[in-house]
Amino acid sequence: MSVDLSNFPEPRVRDADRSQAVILLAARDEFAQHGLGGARVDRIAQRADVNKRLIYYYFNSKDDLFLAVLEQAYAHIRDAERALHLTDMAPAAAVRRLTEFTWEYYLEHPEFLTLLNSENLHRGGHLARSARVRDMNSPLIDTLAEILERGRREGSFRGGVDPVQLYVSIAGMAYFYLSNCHTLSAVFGRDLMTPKAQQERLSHICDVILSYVLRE
Amino acid sequence: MSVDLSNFPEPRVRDADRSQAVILLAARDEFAQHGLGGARVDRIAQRADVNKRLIYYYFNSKDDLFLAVLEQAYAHIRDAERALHLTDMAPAAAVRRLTEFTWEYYLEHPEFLTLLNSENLHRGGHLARSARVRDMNSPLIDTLAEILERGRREGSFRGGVDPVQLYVSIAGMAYFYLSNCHTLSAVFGRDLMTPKAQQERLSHICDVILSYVLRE
Amino acid sequence: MSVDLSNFPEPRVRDADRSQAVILLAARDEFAQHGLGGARVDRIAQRADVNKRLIYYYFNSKDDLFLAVLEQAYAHIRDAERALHLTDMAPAAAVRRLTEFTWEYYLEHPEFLTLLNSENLHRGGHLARSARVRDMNSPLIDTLAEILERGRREGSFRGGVDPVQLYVSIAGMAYFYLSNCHTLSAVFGRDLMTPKAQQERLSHICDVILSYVLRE
Amino acid sequence: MSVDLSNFPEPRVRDADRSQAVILLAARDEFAQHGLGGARVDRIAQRADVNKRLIYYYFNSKDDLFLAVLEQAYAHIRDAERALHLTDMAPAAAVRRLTEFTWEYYLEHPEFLTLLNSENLHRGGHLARSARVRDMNSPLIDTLAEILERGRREGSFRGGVDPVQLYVSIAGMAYFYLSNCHTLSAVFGRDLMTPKAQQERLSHICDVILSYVLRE
DNA sequence: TATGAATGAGCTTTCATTCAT
DNA sequence: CATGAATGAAAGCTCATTCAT
Repeated sequence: MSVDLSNFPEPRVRDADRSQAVILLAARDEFAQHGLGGARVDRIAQRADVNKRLIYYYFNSKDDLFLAVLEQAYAHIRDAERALHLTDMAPAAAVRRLTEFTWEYYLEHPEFLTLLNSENLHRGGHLARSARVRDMNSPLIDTLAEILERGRREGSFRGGVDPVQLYVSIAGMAYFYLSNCHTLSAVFGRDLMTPKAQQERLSHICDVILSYVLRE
Repeated sequence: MSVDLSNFPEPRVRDADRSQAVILLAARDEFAQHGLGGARVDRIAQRADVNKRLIYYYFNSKDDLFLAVLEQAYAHIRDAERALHLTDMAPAAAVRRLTEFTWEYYLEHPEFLTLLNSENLHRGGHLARSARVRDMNSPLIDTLAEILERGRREGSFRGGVDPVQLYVSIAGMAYFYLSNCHTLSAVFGRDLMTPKAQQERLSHICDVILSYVLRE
Repeated sequence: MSVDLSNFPEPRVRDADRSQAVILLAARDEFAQHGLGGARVDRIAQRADVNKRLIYYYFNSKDDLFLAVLEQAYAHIRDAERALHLTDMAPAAAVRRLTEFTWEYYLEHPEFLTLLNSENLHRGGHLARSARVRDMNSPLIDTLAEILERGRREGSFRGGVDPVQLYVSIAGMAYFYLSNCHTLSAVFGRDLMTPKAQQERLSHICDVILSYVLRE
Repeated sequence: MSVDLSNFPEPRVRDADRSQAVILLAARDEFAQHGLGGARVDRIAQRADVNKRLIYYYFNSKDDLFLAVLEQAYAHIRDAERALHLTDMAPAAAVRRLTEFTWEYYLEHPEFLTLLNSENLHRGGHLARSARVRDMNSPLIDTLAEILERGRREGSFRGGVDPVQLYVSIAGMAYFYLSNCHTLSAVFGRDLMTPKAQQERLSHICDVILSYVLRE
C-alpha cells in the first residue's frame, strides 16, 4: 500500500523536499486508484506515512494537491516525449515509433489515464488554473508536423494531415483500449490484457495509422 | 437541475413504474455529471423530485442504482445500434455509417462516456455483477464481421481485419476526443468543440478508418 | 427464519385469527432474538409472511405488539404452572418439582428470558399498561405458600419462609445461569450449556433450595 | 443528563485521556439506560459534551465503544472483588461477606446488570473479541474454592461444593431480583425496592446460601 | 381484510479541514 | 518542520409509520 521510496534519500527527519515528494507520489497512487472524488486524504497520509496535517501544510487543499499531481504527471510524460528524438528518424519509422511509445507509456503508466479521466469528469477545471501545464505545450505536435511534412516532401506520405488530429487518433486508439479494458472485457467476453492481446492491439494500431499516412 | 419528464405521464401519485423511471433518469444525469463517487443521493432525490427513501425502496443502494443506470445506458445504445441496418448497405458505406453513428451517439450522449469512465475507474466491478449486460452482447461485432467479409469477397476491402479491433478503434478515436476534450483543449490551446472542429474530427476519423479497410 | 405454522390451519385467505397468531409468533421470535430496540418490523413481516401494513392493522404499533407478545408469554407460562398440580404432592417433592419445572421451562423457552430482559430494560413500562398481566397473578405463590405451611406443620420444613422470596430465588438461580450463559462462559472459560453442565446446574439448585427449606 | 466529572481535572482543551474517559462514562450511562440497540451516539456525545466525531476518533464504532464500556465495567468489579480480602476471614464470615458484597455491588451499580443483559442479548459477541476480559478471569473463584476447602477441613462446611456453582447462585439470586424488579413488582403487585424489601432480600439470600454450605 | 407505495425523522458513519502547540 | 486533538457539515442508509386503494 505504501509508496516506493527507494529513489529517495533515507528518511532524515525534517526534510521538506522529501516530504513533499512522498506526499505527491502517495497522492498520485490514491487519485489514480479512486479518482478525485473517491480519494481520501487520510489514505494519502497513510500511504505517505506522514501526518495528515502536513499535506495541508504543503498543499493547501485536496484540489490543489490533485492539481500538483496532474502537473507532475504532465511533466513526466513531456520529459519522456522529449527523449524520443523522432527528428532523427525516417518519417514512417518516426510515426511508428511515436505510436509504439504512446501505447507503451499508457501501458506502463495507468495512473496517467485515470488522472486524465478524473480531470475530464471535472471539465478540466484544475488544469484551467494551471499556468504551468499551459506552458508545457506538447513538443510532439511540432515534431509530428515536421515529420509529416518531411514524409510528404519525400513522397511517401499523403498530404493534408493535421498533426493534432493524427496525434489524438494515435492516443485515442491506445487510451480507449487501456482505459476501458474492464468494460470492454465484460462486453466482449474476452480478456484484453493478456500479453498476446496487447501485442495484437499495438500491431493493429500501427497498421491503421500507417495505412492512413502512407501514400497509397 | 430537475429531470425532463415530458415523456412521462402527469405525476400521478402512486405510480411505481413512473417513480422508478424518474429516479433512473435523475441518477443517470447525476452520475454523468459527478461520477459515482461525487454523485449525491440527496441530489438525485431532488432532481427526481421524490423522497430520498424511495430511491432505496426501489434500488437497494447507491451502487445498485449505478448498475441500473449503467444497464439502461447499454440497453439504449444497443437499441440504437440495432436500428442501423448496416447489412443492407454496401461495405464501404456501411463502415462509414457505423463510424458516423458512433461519433454522433457519443456526441449526443455525453453521459454514456462519463458513465463508462466511472465504471472503469471501479475496474468494471458493477458490470461484472450484471447478467443483463453480459447477455446484451453487442450485435455490432457480428454485423461488422459480416461487412468486412463481404467487402473482402468483393475485392474492395483488405483481408485479416479483426472486427473487434476495428470497432474499438472507431470508438476510441471518437471517445477520446469527446471524453477528454477539456484536457485536450487546455493542452492544445484550441477549442475542440466548435461545430467546425467537430466536423473536421468526424471527417478525419472516417478517412483513417476507410484508408485502413479499403484495399490500396 | 420463518415461523412454524404446523399447528395452524392452511393459509386460507382472509383469516383474521390466523394472521394475528402468525404475526404474534413471528414477533415473539424477532423480539427474543434482537430485543425490543433491535427488532425490526420489516423482519417480523417477513418471518410471518404477511404485509407489513397488516401488523399495524392488528397491533397499533411496535410497542403494542411487544406488549401483546409479552402478555402471550406470561399466559403461556401461567398455563404450564397451573398444570403442575403441586398440591397433590408431598411438600419436599413439590418444592423439588417446582424447581425442576422452572429450570426446564426456562431452558425450553429461552425467548421468555429475553423478553423479560427487554421489558426490564424499559423499566416495565409495557407491563404497567397491561391489565391482563396484572390479573394473571401467578397462582404459584399461593400454592407455594400452602406447600411451605404444609411442610412446616408436618415438621419437615423450617418456618418463616416467604414464598415470594423463595420463588424469586429458585427462578433467579435458573434465570441467571441461562440468561447470562454467554458472558459466564466467556469469563469462566467453560461451556455451561453441555448436557452434563445443565444437569449439574439443576442438581445444584435443588440442593441449595432443599437444604434451605428442610429443617436441620 | 450529563456525566459527573468531579473526579476529572478541569475541562482543559486537548486532553486526550480526559476526553476518552469522559466519553466512556457517558457511553456507560447511555448503554445502561437504553441497551446497545437503543443507545444513541448523539446522546453520548451530548452527555460527554464532546463533538460526536471525537467518539469515532477514539473508538472506531458504536460496537467497539460498547466493548470498551464492557471491559471497563469488568475491570471495575474485578478491582472491587480484589479489595475484599476474604482469605483473612473465617469461612462462614467470608461467604456471608461475599454475598453481601455481591448484593451491594449490583445495587450500587445497576449499569453493570444492564450492560451484561445487553451483551447476553447479543450472545456475548463483543466479549468474545476481547482478550482483555478473558485474561481478567475472576479471582473470586479461586478464593471461594479456598474458603470452601478451609470450611470443610474445619468441619463447619459440607464437602463437594463447586465454587463456580455457588458463585453463580449467589450472583443469580441478587441479579434476578435487581435486574427484573420491574416485572416482578408488576407481577407480585408489591414494591421490591423499598429499603425494607431490599434488606429482607439480602437477609434471605444469606440464609439460603449459608444453610447450604454449613454442615447440618 | 389486505397491500404496495411513500415518507420524515433520525441513525451511524465519513470527510476535508482547522486548532493549538 | 511537524503533529495529535478536534470539528461542522453532510454522506449513505434505516426505521417505524402512514397513505391510498
